[in-house]
Amino acid sequence: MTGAGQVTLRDVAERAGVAISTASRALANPGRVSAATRERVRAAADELGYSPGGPARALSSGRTGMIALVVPDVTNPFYFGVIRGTQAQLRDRGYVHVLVDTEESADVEAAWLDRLQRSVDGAVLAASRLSDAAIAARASRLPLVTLNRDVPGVPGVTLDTPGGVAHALDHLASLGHRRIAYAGGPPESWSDARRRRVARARARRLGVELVVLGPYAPLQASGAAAADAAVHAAASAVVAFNDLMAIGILARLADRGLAVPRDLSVVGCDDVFGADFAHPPLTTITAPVERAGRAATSMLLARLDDGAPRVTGDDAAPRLALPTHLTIRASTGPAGGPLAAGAGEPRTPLPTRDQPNP
Amino acid sequence: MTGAGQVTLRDVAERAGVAISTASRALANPGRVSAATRERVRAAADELGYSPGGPARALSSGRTGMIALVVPDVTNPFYFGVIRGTQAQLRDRGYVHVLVDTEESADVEAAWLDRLQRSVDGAVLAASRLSDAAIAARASRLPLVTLNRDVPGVPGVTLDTPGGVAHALDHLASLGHRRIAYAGGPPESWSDARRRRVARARARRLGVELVVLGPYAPLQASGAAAADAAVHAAASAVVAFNDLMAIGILARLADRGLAVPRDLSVVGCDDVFGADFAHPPLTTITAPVERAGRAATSMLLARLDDGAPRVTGDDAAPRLALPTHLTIRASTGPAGGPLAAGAGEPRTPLPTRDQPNP
DNA sequence: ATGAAAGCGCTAACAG
DNA sequence: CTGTTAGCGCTTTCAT
Repeated sequence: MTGAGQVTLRDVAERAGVAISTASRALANPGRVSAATRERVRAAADELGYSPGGPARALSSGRTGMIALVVPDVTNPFYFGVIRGTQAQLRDRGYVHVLVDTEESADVEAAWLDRLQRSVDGAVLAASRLSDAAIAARASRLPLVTLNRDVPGVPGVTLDTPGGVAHALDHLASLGHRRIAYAGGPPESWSDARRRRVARARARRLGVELVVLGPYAPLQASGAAAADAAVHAAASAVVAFNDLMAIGILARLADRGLAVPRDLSVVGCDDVFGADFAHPPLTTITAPVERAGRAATSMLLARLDDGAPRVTGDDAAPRLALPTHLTIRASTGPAGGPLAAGAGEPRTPLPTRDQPNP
Repeated sequence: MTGAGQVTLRDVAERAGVAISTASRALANPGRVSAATRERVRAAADELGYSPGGPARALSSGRTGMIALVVPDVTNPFYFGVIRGTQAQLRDRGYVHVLVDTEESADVEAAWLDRLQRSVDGAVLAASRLSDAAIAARASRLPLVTLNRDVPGVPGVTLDTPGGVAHALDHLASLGHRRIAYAGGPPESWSDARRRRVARARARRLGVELVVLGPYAPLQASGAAAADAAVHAAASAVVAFNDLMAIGILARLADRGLAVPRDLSVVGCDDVFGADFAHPPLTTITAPVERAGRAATSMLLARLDDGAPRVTGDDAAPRLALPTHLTIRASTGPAGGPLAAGAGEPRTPLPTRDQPNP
């Protein structure tokens, strides 16, 4: 018997000798009952070990006290930063945190959003794979805030990683690199498209060649292919879509007996856990991921408090762009001479590990 | 207007020209209505974009379709694995995943458990900081499964990291180490107590000295203090409570100009993300963390299906112990000679970073 | 096979 | 300040 023994407001009211509604008030709006009743009810609740039931409360009040965080892949360290930031904010504000992994699939994402629509008060969509239209449509039913994605009419916060990519190219150019590779992420990624665009523009302005590689899955395992492609393209430096790939590139190069940064300079994006103690330590674009999670969450909660004027496309939806910065570590250095022919034969087959803990 | 425009079963029923109860059945028990009505209702639901409301369903059915995962610190990579495993399992089974971070506090943990008690169908408690009694009490109200914690009468899954620690000591002893340090984790940690106990026993049996250091917070930042303590204790090897600390130890030793494993061998626990590409790669006790998360979750879901006979302490609560193994990488090697006096002066002040993304 | 009706536990107007 | 009265949206008997 699951429901048995569950203490309800009714029990508390009975024990305190008041009406249910009074008990409700005593607990929720302590200011609207006499001090005496308040105490009596509180005592009764304590003695009975009463704890309000979420669903019932949600049903009658319309507020569930839950917020969903939707990410493409909980496995990716980047999203862990987002999870942390969101979790911290929600915890402090007394909200329950619902975590959804969409497995990088737009359909799965849409399905969950629809399913949760009436079960949560709002959602933070991190790096959504959905189309603008699909997001906008859902935003008209559920308060939404996007993270690293701009959709007209929908509030969101973005990390200025493209700006960081531009700086990375400046940095590399100043080190004498004339042929630089960009190892791209998933084709559906809005962020990747932005970075690629900026990289192209900056390279042109700097007068250096840019070779676009990929697309690759944003995983460590993709690093091997990216590294090989970069070497084959005769680039002297490579900027990867994210640190995971960059770390994979580092591993592959080491395996091929190529030295970083002597033979190839490597730059990552995000500065996730591990970037600083990789070997060599990774030059990367440090992004305030956790802060972004916090910001997106408070934006969402603020909306809710305002009575959630969520629909629409006319008024300017709040939008926040967080700055990033280039963190230079040992994986970047002066451009070296051309590689000796035949150098860098792989010593072992491609690594297959794409998860930290198999 | 939040509730406006929300499609309810009532709307669907109306459009399909049937009673609400019929619509409900058509959607939930397709077998108990005529094929005709079934289709009519389905069509209506589709056209209206109907999606059942969680709270209402929960209120009347008693099942919320949500499971909570309670962890001490979402920031710790170890729990990343747990989160992944849990998430994967819940997603596949159609459950909503609620994530709770207790900030390593027993009080916070208890409070959330009480609060969620009526809002979720069950919970997985990872590395709970609660007392056995507190856990047992809550388990009598909410189906619970523990992870890395044994409580009489409560089902759980544990990782045999202590066994791994014993193997690590064997390994170190075989390399000639005679004085080994164990850098302990949080005092409230059940896991740490187990590991310490096993380490002591094994050291005695092997005839080597064991120096217990700590307790330390299970963070990378604690590595510096642990490294200094190990060096001061004249140990030639150190086993850390987790990889985070071990990685911190590596960093501190590098900073002091000490070589690993020449001057000190280092062993971690868990084999989290980053252990393999740390410098040098970390010898560690590989634990199937993600699998543990999955196992705990399916154990919980199995209980729920059985009608959750949860209370009790008499019958044997299911318990699963997952094996671990020692993964030897470059951070361990033969015991070297005693350190030269005056060696290893720190070159920079203590590192302060304890989070990947500041 | 379908409809009517009774709640699930709580909040939110209304009266007093 | 407190009690009464309606529901919130859905599932579930119970009749029909």
